[in-house]
Amino acid sequence: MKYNLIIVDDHKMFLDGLLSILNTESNYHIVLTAKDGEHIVKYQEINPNEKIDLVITDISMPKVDGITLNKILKEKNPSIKTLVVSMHNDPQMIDNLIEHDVDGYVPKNAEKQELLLAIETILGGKKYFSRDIKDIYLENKFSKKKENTIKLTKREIDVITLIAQEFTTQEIADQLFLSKHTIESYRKNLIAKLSVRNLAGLTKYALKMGYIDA
Amino acid sequence: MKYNLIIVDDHKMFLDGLLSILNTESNYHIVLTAKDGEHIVKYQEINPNEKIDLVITDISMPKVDGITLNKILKEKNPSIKTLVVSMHNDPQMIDNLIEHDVDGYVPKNAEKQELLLAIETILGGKKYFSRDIKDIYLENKFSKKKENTIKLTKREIDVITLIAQEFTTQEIADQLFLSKHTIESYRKNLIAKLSVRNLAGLTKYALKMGYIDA
DNA sequence: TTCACTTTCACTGTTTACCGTGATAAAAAC
DNA sequence: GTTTTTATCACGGTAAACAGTGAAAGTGAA
Repeated sequence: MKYNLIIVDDHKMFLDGLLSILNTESNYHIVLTAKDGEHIVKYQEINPNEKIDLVITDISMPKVDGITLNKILKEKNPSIKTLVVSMHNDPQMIDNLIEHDVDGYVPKNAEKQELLLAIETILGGKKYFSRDIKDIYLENKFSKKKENTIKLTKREIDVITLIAQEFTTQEIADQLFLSKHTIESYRKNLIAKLSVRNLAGLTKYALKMGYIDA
Repeated sequence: MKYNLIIVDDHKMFLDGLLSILNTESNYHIVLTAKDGEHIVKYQEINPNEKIDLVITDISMPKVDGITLNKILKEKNPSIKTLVVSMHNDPQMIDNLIEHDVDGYVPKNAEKQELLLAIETILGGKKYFSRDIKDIYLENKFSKKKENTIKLTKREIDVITLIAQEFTTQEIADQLFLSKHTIESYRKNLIAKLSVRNLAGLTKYALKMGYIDA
């Protein structure tokens, strides 16, 4: 009995590479490949009963990113496993992966053997995270306790993002259909929470966190 | 007669992918693959007379990056062609590639067909740059003329730097031993000159220009 | 089902930023 | 040697940001 796999990656060449690696393995059947997560979500909607064992996916993709894809797929079919393959290895992303209950992670510079091992491990019901990733994760957990207890809520992120885009309080209120007073509250809280003094500080924070582009 | 190719990429999986794509093409012979540029440079030193037609390389790699590799290889043997394959597409990098006389560029999300076309074109003696890249390059050249004529004076830079550091007008005036009115003038001129709306815009500009650290 | 957090809103001040308009002396460019 | 740019300062008005305080409804987890 073959396992059914789906591969998602917006880098076509990489996709071709994965395909040719997996095609040499006789017990894997590639059901579908796509260049973004949206295709996969639609495919699942159309074929709800098709057995899918594993989705191999990149993280940064247009439309539906890897983590969102993982979430959507598992909501509808919790037996689907997901293996993330990416070249990024920043601690926050890894944190994010683990929080979202991804089944495994292999960096893009891994050997072919490691990829196959990861797939086998995950299909066997276990999780697979490459050694490097575990190290980064742990190191981060220890150093994070001190600095980064600051967590912004969704709304706060909405507001700080718009502030950093040079909108005034009134304009932000209009865009979010909220009272001007509400936005002023948020700005005030953000300034206190982030220990900054004014718009300049908020803007720098938004940039640092990647809420806006340079 | 086969063409001799070398492939360099620190992402092993991607390397495997390229290999499997090129192995189906009978007229290309993969002489060597490596995960960084250093290997290739050493190989050339040891085998100076081996005919190499094309080096396919990533840009960001450990030890010797793609652009440096291109330079070193062509110094010793100008007939070697180089094709860069990367997922980055920021204007500065493209500028860099063209200045360093790379023979072609294909993004990593390109189709297999485009890769093969690029290889054929380059081996035929021409250069190949993917359409997207040309667009980005041109757009950058045009937009730069307008933006980059903006030159801030020393004093203006002093002021915008302090603004981005979250100081108020009065504080900046004190630090620079100037009148509060003077600083207000500068802020006003900066906002007009840089076509921004407020402190947030000034802060982003200061960051972009490297006047302050993130 | 509490309890904490989030989201939303309101009022009242004070301070600062933003805008227009303009002036003067010195330095730099033409 | 005149013109342009730079650096400096001034005033008055409006709009916005900043600060303190408080409060109510909804979410969600312990």
